[in-house]
Amino acid sequence: MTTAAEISERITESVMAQKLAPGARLGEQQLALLFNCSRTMVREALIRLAARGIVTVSSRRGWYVVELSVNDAREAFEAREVIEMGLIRRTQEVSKAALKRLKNHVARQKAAVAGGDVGLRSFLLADFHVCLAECLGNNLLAEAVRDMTARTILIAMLSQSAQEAEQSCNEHSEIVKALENRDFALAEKLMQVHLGCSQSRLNPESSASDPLSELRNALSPIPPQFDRAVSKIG
Amino acid sequence: MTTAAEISERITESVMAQKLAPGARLGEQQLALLFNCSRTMVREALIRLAARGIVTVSSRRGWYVVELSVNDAREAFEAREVIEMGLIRRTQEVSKAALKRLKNHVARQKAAVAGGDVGLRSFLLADFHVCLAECLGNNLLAEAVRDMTARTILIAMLSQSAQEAEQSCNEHSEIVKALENRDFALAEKLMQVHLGCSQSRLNPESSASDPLSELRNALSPIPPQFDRAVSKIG
DNA sequence: TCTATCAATCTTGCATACCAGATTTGTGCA
DNA sequence: TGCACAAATCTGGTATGCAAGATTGATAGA
Repeated sequence: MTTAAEISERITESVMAQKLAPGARLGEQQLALLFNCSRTMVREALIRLAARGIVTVSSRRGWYVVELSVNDAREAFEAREVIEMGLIRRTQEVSKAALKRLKNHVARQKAAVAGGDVGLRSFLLADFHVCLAECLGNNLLAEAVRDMTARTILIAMLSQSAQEAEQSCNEHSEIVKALENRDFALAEKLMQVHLGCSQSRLNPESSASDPLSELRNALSPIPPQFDRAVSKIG
Repeated sequence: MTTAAEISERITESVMAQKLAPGARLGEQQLALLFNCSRTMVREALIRLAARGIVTVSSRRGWYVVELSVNDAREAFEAREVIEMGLIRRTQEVSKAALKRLKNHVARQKAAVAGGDVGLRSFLLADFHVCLAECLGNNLLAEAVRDMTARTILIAMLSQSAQEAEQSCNEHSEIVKALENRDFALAEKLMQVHLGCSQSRLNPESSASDPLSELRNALSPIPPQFDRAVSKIG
């Protein structure tokens, strides 16, 4: 058996690891089977996630990972900027223990980027922001950051290349360094740039407004050179 | 019958109207009877509210309106400062329609303060902050503000006198004026002072750390002069 | 009289059963 | 062949029932 808390945590983590795409179906019966529990538990988990803006339910059709509109995406990025920059701005010191924890986290990120586990990499790069909020002393805002970070990840067409991931990781490292040097103004500026980078990669014509985008993408014609390469394999 | 959304909304509103005190019991059966629905609906509403940090459940004992620790209170106030000041800070203009809505809201607050309905007054003074976040263009943060405002209201010993309510209302009015004059720096400063005022009224020895505080308070010895006055009445 | 133990009761935890809307599939008619 | 209609199926919506922990009150023994 699995508890509702575990189920919702697993789903959240999968979203942060980009293992669950926007629009992914989350059938109650399927999840109940998967987690070896009753639909009641699954429903409880999904209701919680809905309250946090991670999933939505379409009456008598099913539960789905949220698909954000362009405006939703803007709000999510703005929310993260407000919270994360605001938290840094009002920081006056960061404890030794917190700095150690942050450095440790960045090290794990580096390892994941080098290791090549895309899911773990995505999760850690997102989780860093939650960790930072906790280290800056506000668990309430850390929870808010978790939800909003999950939402920004759920914006279509935002998957990171290995190169981009490495840059993200470096930027995290720079932020921690600035905090260590008590240069909070720099840390705030670095965070702004860091968040701005993700946001700027946003495609205004993202999938949310186009219900066919997934199919369209999957069935798009294959460029000739790839076509031939595939033929060779087959 | 009543839906889960309606039930959770009613409870949230009651908290914001200070009609539900921290620690108030919310029995599933009682609520089901009150709202003329099944326990299932009540549970769904309570699960949502728990995810938003408004209520907690103690296993097989019952659901209760949250009682915040001193640290929780600090985090809630900090969170509101970060979000509400941050939102104002990054504002570049406020639409005519938004200004109209804000002025209208302040007018309703004034009426409630004059009218003497303490519940409505408390609700509107809190709801103004949600309304402001919406008017500044971020519904996601507006929802966060709603939850965090509810939490700050749930800090024991923070009930407003009529005089304090009037001052709050005036401060809201000043903030709207500053926004109208496009003096966003002033608006941000005013918001900081406004939020700081509530926070400064915080009693560090509040109830959350002392499970007996409610009883202690209720059963505290009556000063002689009041004692005699009561005797006269009786 | 005080205390310890047990039973009755209250309350949530969880699963299941059944209902109704949405979707898909199959069929017959034009 | 294409379309419309109907039946079957799938999915969540809701209520209910029973299990089990927590609390309270009663009772008996020291």
